[in-house]
Amino acid sequence: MRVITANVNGIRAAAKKGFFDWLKKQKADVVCIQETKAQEHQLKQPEHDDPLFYPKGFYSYYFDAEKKGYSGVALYSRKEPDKITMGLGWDHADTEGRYIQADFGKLSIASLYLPSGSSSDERQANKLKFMDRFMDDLKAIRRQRREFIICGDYNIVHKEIDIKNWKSNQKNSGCTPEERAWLDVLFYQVGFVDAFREVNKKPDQYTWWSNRGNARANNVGWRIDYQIITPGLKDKVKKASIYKDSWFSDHAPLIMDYDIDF
DNA sequence: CGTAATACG
Repeated sequence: MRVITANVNGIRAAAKKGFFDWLKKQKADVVCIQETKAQEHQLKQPEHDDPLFYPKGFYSYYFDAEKKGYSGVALYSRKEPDKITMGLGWDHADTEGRYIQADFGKLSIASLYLPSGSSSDERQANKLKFMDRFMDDLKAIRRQRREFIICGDYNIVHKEIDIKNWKSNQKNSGCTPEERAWLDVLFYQVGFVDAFREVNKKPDQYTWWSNRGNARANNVGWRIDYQIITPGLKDKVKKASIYKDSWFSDHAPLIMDYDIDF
């Protein structure tokens, strides 16, 4: 099966730039979207009344933030899920549209948008609070007898190999030792696996570039989008690719192939 | 500086 995760940086803007035309060609089974920056009713207004946002051949689910133009996740699936869960049962994740999960037999696939902390110290504190609470859920997930693929924008780089300017970003949100230690706990203590790194050990594999300067042209990037899997799926990871030429977002989609029937 | 509504990333 093929799972794609993509932070679209506004699904209406991405649609105008041809995101859905691109998606159609990708042979995805499940698509996890972050930062829709829309409420579902806005995708149904006459001027946007387009089956675009409900791509043909997919079951489509949106989980929006209460605040307009902000955050929001979505999930598209070729197969109808047994169950869809929106939110995590706590205010921050639920009012800001940050988590949606689809269950298929004993496999769950989720789309996560972890808060950014780059705009202020207050936002960073807010991000750390979310991470702390979310870690409890991740631990609970590991206690379930299910396999998980938690896709999304984690807004954190893990290692030096995951960012161009390692040294100069140690104090910047997304690359602080505290945040990277959180990923260490996730991978080395809780036991989740960074599916991309299972099959690709190369440097300069970024999924996000600042839109300031010529960051993208110079590949001055960060790898902050992941597919995090339970260890039972470790041997099922077949292939990973980052669609770094994505013209419809400041993030690059992460396309992963798994040896899983779907 | 872009997205989408005046903040947030």
